[in-house]
Amino acid sequence: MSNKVIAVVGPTASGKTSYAVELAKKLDGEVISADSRLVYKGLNIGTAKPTIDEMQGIPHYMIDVVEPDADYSVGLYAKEADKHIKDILSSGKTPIVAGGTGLYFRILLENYDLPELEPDYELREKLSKLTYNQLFDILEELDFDARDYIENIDRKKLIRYIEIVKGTGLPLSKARGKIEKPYDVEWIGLNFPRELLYERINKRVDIMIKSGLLEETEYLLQKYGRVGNIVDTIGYKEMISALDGEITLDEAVEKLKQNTRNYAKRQLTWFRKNTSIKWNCYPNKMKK
RNA sequence: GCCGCGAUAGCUCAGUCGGUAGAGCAGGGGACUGAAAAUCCCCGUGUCGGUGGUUCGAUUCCGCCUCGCGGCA
Repeated sequence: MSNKVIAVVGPTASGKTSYAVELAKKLDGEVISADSRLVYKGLNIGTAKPTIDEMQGIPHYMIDVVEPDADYSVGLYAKEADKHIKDILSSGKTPIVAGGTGLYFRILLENYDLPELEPDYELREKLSKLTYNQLFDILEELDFDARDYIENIDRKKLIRYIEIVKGTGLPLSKARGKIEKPYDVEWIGLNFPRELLYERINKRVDIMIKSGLLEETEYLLQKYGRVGNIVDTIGYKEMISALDGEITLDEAVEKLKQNTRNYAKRQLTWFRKNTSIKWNCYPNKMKK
C-alpha cells in the first residue's frame, strides 16, 4: 500500500480549494481539509468553505464535523483526519490534505508527537483568572526548566503547559516529543506576490459581503449565541462589531480585509518554516 | 487678487527655545506540540515641499516660490 500523501498549503485566498480539487481529479484522490474553521457547521461564507459545486464530486473530509459551540482542538482533528488518510490509502486513492492551519498540518503530518493529554477545561477556566506572572510562577514551580523550551510565552500557552506538566506528571521536555509519521508527504505551497495576494483577499471579502456574510452572522448568533468559535473568527468578529453599532458596516469591511491580510502573513510565517514545501507562486497559471 | 493657516514616515500628526527627528495606525519579520482565523514577541532614515539668506551649523529663524485648506474681495 502506498503511503504517499499530498499536502496543499498556503495563505488564505491563494486558491487551495480549487487546486486540491483539480489535483484530486488528476490523481484519483480525495481531499482532507486542514482548516480550523471549516470543521464548524454553519460557518460557511465567512470561512470561504468550499461549496458542493466547488467540490465537483470529489469527497471532502474534516468539514462540518462539529457544531460551533463545541470544544474542538488539534488533537481531535489529527485523530480523525489520520483515519481518513489511512482509509483513502487503503482504498488505493491519494489523500490530498489541503488547508491553511499550520498547527493542524504540524500535528497531522510533521514529526511532532502530541502529548496524550486532553484539555482540562475546568483547570483552564481556573487558571485563566490568574495573571501572567502568577501563571509563570506556577509553571516554574512545577517544572523549572520549562522556560527553556518556550519562546515568547503567552498566557494561553502557559496554561496549556501547566496542564501538561500537571496532567502527565512529566516535565515539558519529556512530555512533548517527536515521532516519525508513517507517510511520504509531498508538500505543495500556493502563494502570490504579496500585493497580488492582498488584492485577492480584498476582492474575496467584497464577495463575502455580497453573498450575505452579515446575515449569516446574525443567524449564527441567534442560533448559538456568542460562542468563542464564532466571536473569535475573522469575518464574524467584524460583522458583530457592526451589528453592535460599534463601527459602521464599511468600517467593518475594511477591518475584515485588514485582519485577513494580517492573518495571511501569520500563515506564511508558519509555512516558510517548513522547508519541504515546494512553492508555486502563481497557482492560477497551473495547467491543471 | 488680498489676508490667515498648513506642507515632517505609506496615512494621521507630534517635535526640534538652531546641533539632520518620533508616536499611533498601516506595513514587515518571528514564535506557537490538544483554544491556533486564537494568542504572543520584535522592527521606525524619512531629499522634515522648493529655493535663496542669516549662521560654524537650518527641518527649525527670515525672504521668495509652489501646492493645499479656510476667509475676504
